[in-house]
Amino acid sequence: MIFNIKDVAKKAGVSISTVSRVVNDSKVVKEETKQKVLKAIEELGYKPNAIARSLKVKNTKTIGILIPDISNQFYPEVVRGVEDIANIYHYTIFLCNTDLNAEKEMQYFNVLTEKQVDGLILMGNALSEELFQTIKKLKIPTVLIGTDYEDLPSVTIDNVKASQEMVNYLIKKGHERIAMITGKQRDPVIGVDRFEGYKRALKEAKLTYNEKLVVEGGYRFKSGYDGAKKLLALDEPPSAIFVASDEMAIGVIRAAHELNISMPETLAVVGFDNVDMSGKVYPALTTIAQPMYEMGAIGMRVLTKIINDTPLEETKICLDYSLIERESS
Amino acid sequence: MIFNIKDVAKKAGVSISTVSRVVNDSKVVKEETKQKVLKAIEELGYKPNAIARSLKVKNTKTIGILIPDISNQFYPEVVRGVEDIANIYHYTIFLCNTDLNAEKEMQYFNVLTEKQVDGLILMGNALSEELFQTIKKLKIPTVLIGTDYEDLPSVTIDNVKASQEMVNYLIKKGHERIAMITGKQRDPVIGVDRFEGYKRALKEAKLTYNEKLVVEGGYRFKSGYDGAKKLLALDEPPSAIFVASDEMAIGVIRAAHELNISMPETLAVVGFDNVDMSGKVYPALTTIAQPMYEMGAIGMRVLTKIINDTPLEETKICLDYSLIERESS
DNA sequence: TTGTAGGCGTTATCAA
DNA sequence: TTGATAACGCCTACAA
Repeated sequence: MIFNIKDVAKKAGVSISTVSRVVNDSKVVKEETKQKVLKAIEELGYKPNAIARSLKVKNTKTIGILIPDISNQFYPEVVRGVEDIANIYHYTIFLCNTDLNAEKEMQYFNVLTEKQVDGLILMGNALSEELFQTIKKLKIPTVLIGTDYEDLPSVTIDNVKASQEMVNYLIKKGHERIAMITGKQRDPVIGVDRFEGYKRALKEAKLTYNEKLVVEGGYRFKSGYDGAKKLLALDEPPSAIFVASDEMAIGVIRAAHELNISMPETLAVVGFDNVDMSGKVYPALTTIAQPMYEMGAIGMRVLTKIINDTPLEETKICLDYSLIERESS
Repeated sequence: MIFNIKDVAKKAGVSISTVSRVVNDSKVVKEETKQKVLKAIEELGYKPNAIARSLKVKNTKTIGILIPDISNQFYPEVVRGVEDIANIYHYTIFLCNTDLNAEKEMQYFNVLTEKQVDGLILMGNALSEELFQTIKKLKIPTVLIGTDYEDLPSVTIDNVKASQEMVNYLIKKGHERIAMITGKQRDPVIGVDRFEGYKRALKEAKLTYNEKLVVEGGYRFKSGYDGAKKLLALDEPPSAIFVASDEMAIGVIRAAHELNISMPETLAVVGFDNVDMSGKVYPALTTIAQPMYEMGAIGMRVLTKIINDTPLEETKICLDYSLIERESS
């Protein structure tokens, strides 16, 4: 049996409003009646219906998070960050996997929006113009994590600069034949920004850019593995590979192991992200640490501010990254 | 501006009931009026309010999933499984991290329940008696994944049998000093069942159980790493280690690498779970494959059945596992 | 300090 | 085929 506020009111011999008051603990209700009501609530095992409440108060205390794929290494950590903060502010989160598919993304957006989420967190890079326009029109509080688009609030790191720094590090170590395995070209972050950093570093160091040393990967292990096999089969193989994501970099390490190439002696490999596994593989991976958990946590914090109309000092947040030197370089 | 059904009705010059009918595409409405309404909906950009709808129809098309920690390797894959199926059946999922903390679990349960989720998926092993009782009392559709408890529907694998098989495999390979790194003793699955399988295998093979060869881990990398260091420092170190989870096993591999112990020649290490990383590390890990995605998918499918009062052929589903032999053994 | 009543946006029953 | 209207469970003026 499931009871509602009316049942409680009857049982306690008071009006509905009084029950509502004690549930939302308003200060006005007399201690004595409060106790009566509490007792009735206890006895009936009454739980307020948040749906009914939401209909009235026009917020649901829920937010939606759209990510490409939770089973991809990078996301769980940031989702954890947003969930922890969400929890603190009493939000609960809807999780949706979009697979970087604009259609699926739009469809999820519609569902979430009909379910009246108070806000949205978007990750990945399939942010279509259609979705963007709809967000603007509906004015639904939104923050982007890990990407950036137009004037939407976002929390990111400077991918170009970080990549440049990483390649610089390699150069300082004496490497001259530095290869890169990039993300997909249409990917603004992994495919474009990180590649851009690579080119800039070479340029600054006056090393000539050699397109044979660049292979387009994706973001998964397999493409790193394949890319490495290709690179390592070159007549003049690279002495270092900068890989646009850790997951791919772990594929590179795997390939090098198979070819019996010692790391870092004859091949240095460095990644990007600082995914949990990167410190656990052998050799542990040198990488750029994206503060994933913090990105999630800060993103969520920003979102609560937007939801509550708290003015933001800055709408585009760029977090610090750091180069973590481990064994692979 | 956000419009409701009334606005649409006015704009289309019909009653709200008619609008409701076309939204839920009832067959009775005349094609002509339907078009009028559709046009109004289009022009206003009307989106039905699912909250209001839920209040009336008494279901929310949302389910909650309680897991220990999404940033732990094991869960994302199964969450993905449930989400995919949930999506097919038009459910959206609330994700909650309980950290194996009964209090947090209970608190999330209450929130989800107040938000009127149609069902619940529970993972991890902190299912407290209190939670169990509440689930029973409220009769909220629930399925357990990866664990089992009383008469609640569940989808699992036979952990005892799988572990036994794994240790047997080691024995057949000629190992006699087989160590184990278990989960926490209070963990019914990783700590108890998998340990039980280990003991049974030894017994059947008439190998004497040596408590020095057993160390209690947790479920994380670090405890595997530490456990291995301890085991490998023994006067007579084991020739094989059965590790109760892949994440810990990867820690063992790491430790062995550091000690310059070659795998599988002087040390075989085998894990349990077949987490994504297990095939990517070097040497690739021999392990028991839990069908994680399927466990999620099937669990969700069962849940939809329970929600719709479809009778279930079986309430305790035990899935097949398989031993994947790779390089580490 | 408490109660009455209207309304949140839908759906569904019943007439028309 | 359509339209009034009463719920759904709660919150919140406003009145008492």
